[in-house]
Amino acid sequence: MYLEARARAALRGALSALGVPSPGQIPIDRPPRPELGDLSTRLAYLLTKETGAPPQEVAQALAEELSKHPDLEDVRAEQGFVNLRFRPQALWEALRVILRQGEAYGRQDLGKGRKLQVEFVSSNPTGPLTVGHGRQAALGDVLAELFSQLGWEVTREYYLNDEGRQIDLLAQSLWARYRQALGEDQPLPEGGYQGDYLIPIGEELARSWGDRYPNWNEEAQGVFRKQAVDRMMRMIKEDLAAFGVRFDVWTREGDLHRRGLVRETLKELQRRGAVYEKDGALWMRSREHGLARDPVLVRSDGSPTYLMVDIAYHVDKYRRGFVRVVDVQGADHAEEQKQVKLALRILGLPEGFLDYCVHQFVTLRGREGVERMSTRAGHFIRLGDLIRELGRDVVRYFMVMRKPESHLTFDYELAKKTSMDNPVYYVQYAHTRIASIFREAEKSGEFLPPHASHVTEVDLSPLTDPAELALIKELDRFPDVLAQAAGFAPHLLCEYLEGLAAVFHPYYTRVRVLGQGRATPARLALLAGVRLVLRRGLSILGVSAPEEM
RNA sequence: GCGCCCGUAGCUCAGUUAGGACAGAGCAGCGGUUUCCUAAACCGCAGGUCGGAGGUUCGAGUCCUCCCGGGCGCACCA
Repeated sequence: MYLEARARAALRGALSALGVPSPGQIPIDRPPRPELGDLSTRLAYLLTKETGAPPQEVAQALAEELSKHPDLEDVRAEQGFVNLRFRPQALWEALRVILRQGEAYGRQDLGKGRKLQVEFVSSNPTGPLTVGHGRQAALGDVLAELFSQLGWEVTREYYLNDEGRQIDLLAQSLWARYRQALGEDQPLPEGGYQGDYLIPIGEELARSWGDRYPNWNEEAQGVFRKQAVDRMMRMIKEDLAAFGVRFDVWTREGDLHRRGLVRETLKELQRRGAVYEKDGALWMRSREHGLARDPVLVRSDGSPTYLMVDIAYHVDKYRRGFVRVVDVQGADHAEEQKQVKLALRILGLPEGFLDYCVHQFVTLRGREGVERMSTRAGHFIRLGDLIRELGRDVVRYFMVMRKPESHLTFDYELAKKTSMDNPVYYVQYAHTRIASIFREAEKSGEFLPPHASHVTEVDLSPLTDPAELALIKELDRFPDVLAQAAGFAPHLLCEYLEGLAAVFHPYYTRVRVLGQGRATPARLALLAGVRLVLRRGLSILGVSAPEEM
């Protein structure tokens, strides 16, 4: 970030010296091979119109002008590109800037303290969380943390559907398990929830209630609905806690109805002419806005559909003062998302208020169990089991290490490994190795005080090894990586951390830090920077940065 | 049938948002390395007509069209 800013400033200076107007954006890239330079720009290609000269010629002129800059050495024009290399002094300064910021390094103010909500998981309380929910939980939590790092005031929210048909089915399924526990041959309802997880709850209810609810009637329905939802939510919350995910707000569908929000939102849609009646139901005019079909908002029995409630829920989010809302959802909701967005547009909410982070599904490979999951059929692998088997760190990391819109193959065998083949250990082990060096440094009296004021005073000029300079350049990228990762791409943070570790590990094996005279404090300062970024990055992923392994 | 997403090395994936320099990583494969801060490591080699065919462009993995393969959706379910 520091280095790119320096390069941009240098380029603007060179342009004005040449009498060429600066374009609004100055593109900075990384050359394909490090020997070409630290950074590069294809500026000359963009200026062909203004200058009327061939790119290589413009690049040549720029390069000549830039070589006068004190931060730069060896500026070259190659095939129309301008390749820049920084003097070590500039890199040392970059490291100093990082160390001075300490724990704040990477934080930005893009959000300017505005309110942003991330809604995720929002799993219906009809069963335990599955592996699929795990991806959503990790994605949402990491995105929320990223936005928070970028200066947004973030609310993590879980929407739970505690009404409707599926809950009735669940309640009746639980009732059947309860009757079974009493020795009755009560079958599960048609299309009911077959999973084993209701059996122990049914047994427990049988013990405490005895024969109090012999028949499935209105009273039993009310009691078992509440019981079932409470129990399922307890299970879900336990698994989320084990996964290190906390929510600030839980919104229940029932609350939205009670507050009259659904009715009010429907009226507003009607007022704006977006609704028509057919076959006793109310439909939204979506086709005339280019969507594939008109969805039902209110069924002929008068009950609102999930979509209707969802629209009202988002209006509520807007009223609650969120400037931006991000919903993390599976790919199967794509159609629904278009409908909600359209409704919000009709209702006059600002464009871009709502964004969906859509993710594809997870396939678990290398573990006994079913691949295709269905909560209703009782075919699934519990997220909680996976966390117990592999640990929170590994599961969280694996769930966000691929871009959301790609199908995720969760490699169980790899996840189980405690060698550096496992990317999580690879990154964590880099942190551990640095921690170990600092422990040794403390013993031998070469300890560098952790206070920024002291680290920043260290003479960094012994840092001349290419690997050392490469490490600084990597550290410098961290804030940009965070900003990019917040664009629904947390996998970029994983990739970055693995890359940083991949520069560090060989360096560690080759170069000794302790007992090297004046090189020692300089190297410790560098490692303090690496440790800082590793710790910060892992913490944003919700993964621990161990001192020892 | 229609819509959305994906198709890059044997495997798992980056790179596609803003088109640029001989296409990258990890694992698996092959071959090396151990006085010294944890070898739970490090170094090297090999491996690809970027699903296919057209097109736009000085330049396409990246943009457009068509086709093939996989996933998801197309409910008065959520």
